Amino acid sequence: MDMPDRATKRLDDAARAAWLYYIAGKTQDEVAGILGVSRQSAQRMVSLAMSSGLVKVRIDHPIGQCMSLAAALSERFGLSLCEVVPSLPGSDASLPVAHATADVIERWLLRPEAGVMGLGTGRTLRAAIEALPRIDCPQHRIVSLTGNIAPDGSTAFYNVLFSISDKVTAPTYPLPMPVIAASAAERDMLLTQKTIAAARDLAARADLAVVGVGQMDAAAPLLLDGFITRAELDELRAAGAVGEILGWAFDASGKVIPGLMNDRVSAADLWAGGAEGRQILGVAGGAGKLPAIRGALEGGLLNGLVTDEETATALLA
Amino acid sequence: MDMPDRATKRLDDAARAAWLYYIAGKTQDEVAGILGVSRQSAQRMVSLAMSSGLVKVRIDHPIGQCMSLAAALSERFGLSLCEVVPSLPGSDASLPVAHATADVIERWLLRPEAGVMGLGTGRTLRAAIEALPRIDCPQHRIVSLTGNIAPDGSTAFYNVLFSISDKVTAPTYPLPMPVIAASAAERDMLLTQKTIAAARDLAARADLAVVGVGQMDAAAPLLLDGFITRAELDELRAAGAVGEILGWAFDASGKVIPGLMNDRVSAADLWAGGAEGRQILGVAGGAGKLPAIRGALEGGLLNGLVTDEETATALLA
DNA sequence: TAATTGCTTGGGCAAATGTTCACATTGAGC
DNA sequence: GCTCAATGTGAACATTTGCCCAAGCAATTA
Repeated sequence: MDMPDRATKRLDDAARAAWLYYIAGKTQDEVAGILGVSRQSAQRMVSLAMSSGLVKVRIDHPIGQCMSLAAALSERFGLSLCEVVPSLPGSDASLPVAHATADVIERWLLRPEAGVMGLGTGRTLRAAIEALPRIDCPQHRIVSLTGNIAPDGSTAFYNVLFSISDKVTAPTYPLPMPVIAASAAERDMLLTQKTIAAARDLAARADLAVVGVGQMDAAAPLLLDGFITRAELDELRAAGAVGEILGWAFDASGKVIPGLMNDRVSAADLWAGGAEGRQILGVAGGAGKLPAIRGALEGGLLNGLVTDEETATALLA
Repeated sequence: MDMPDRATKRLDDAARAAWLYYIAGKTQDEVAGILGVSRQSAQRMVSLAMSSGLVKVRIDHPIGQCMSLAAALSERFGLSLCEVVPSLPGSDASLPVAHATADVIERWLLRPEAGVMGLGTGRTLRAAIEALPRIDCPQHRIVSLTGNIAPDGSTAFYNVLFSISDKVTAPTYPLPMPVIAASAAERDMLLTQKTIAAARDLAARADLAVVGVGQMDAAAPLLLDGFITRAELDELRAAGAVGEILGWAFDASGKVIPGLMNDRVSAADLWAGGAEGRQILGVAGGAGKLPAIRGALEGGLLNGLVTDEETATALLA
């Protein structure tokens, strides 16, 4: 006659109680009745089963996996906000990422407390704004974090602020200058202009900054859109640049690279006064942006991220 | 810009809420805060996720599987009590089954309301009693449901009642006659004896009957213990017998076979007056007893079962 | 053998959860 | 353009659950 040790017996009972409670959907009172113990004991058993890790809960839905990844990313990189969207295999990640970003922005805009939201530029961000519904939120102010004029004078992919001003009632404050000025001198001159200086001041006080993350390879947005030349790009890469946020180029450890293009950046330095209380939300997905995103996260340039499942997995690998 | 349909969107939100609630362990209030909705809405989302089957809970413990099987058996065969114990691969199932039976008996004996428990015979039952702790339960009466004397006059595996009388303070009422009488006439004569008649009357009023299930093959307990001859066994099998309970032989559909050995059975007919309110608990495990157990369940001879995982799985196959 | 220590038990209470109901909002159809 | 139905929302209430505390019980030690 084997004598099962007490601990095992306790776990058995706990598993039994947990089964009745979680699987059979009994109430703890019923479990207690069935097992012939008091309700409190039943509660203790269920609790024990739970804390012993006997009870496994999983969400059988793509979003479940995503939220696990989001939690892991938050933990790993100290993010206070992280959204991971399911990546539809074989399809561009930027669309779902844009949708998720729109959701985040929408939730923020619906908050009753007045705040300042800063927006960067880029295709994904543009798509996110496109997906935004009309919202009445005059309590907020929306400011462009960076110049929103392309070198050729168009606003092609950079008129994020004009797009959002059609959707929401919040006042918007554009920064009518290029993302990257032709020269450091030109930038400094532009910054003395009143409207630009005011917008930059407002940008520096943004509570939520939504920014894209640009890569530094052949598909670099800054190159494609003509802000920098191929030679300048190569120079930056030689200096270790792996990505850029608002035009600020940074290396693999997330350090902003001194000199070069960074002397011509129009954007305010979001990290200057300490980013405490400010949500800097990166929005990016796709294998090409992986080194850039990783660098930004490693360097703490972002404390929030919206990305896709695939990229999230890769970031954690 | 793909337009995800509303139903999908709702499920996504529900999954998200469920994730926060079940995996992240947030309270529904917190979930509501995070998702920017009211607590009630969060509750509805979690509820939706649950009822949509998005949330899967499993108990990571052998007992979990067992209880699933027990529930299935209860459903399939209309059992009001069913216990399935983990079968340790390669080891005899009767020991864990005996332990589980002891637990059931113990729980019953600890009930404050007075009752009558009837006991059958057999090795498993004997082992169960052996595993029973000492219990003070004078409010109950314990009666032998069947004769507890072997043909050779010994009580070898059949003195279940004597064993339990050493363990508990409840009065016990043996049935001092063979399980199977030598002849129908002998049985009828014995039944006229006062003590035997009294015990049979009590047995007929048992609230809980704990009985073994015997197989009808070469390993039949009745054969091994000399109650019937090989020829009689073959005769019974020819008549369709697949098993026996308390000596009553029954066929694959659970019908008690008329005539033959059944004319000499000492046990009271538990099913005579309708088994309403009476718990008839079968105790058996092992591949050899499978046809017998299945027959008993199919015919409704049992409304309770203690068995092992392997047997339970086979019964449901 | 008696006292002590540690664990378990059940009662009571506060928080969390589930349910119901009345109302608002949205969208379809006339 | 209006009405009506269907669905979603929040408030109030009922139930269930989690937790703390005092008492009981068993094992251990002096």
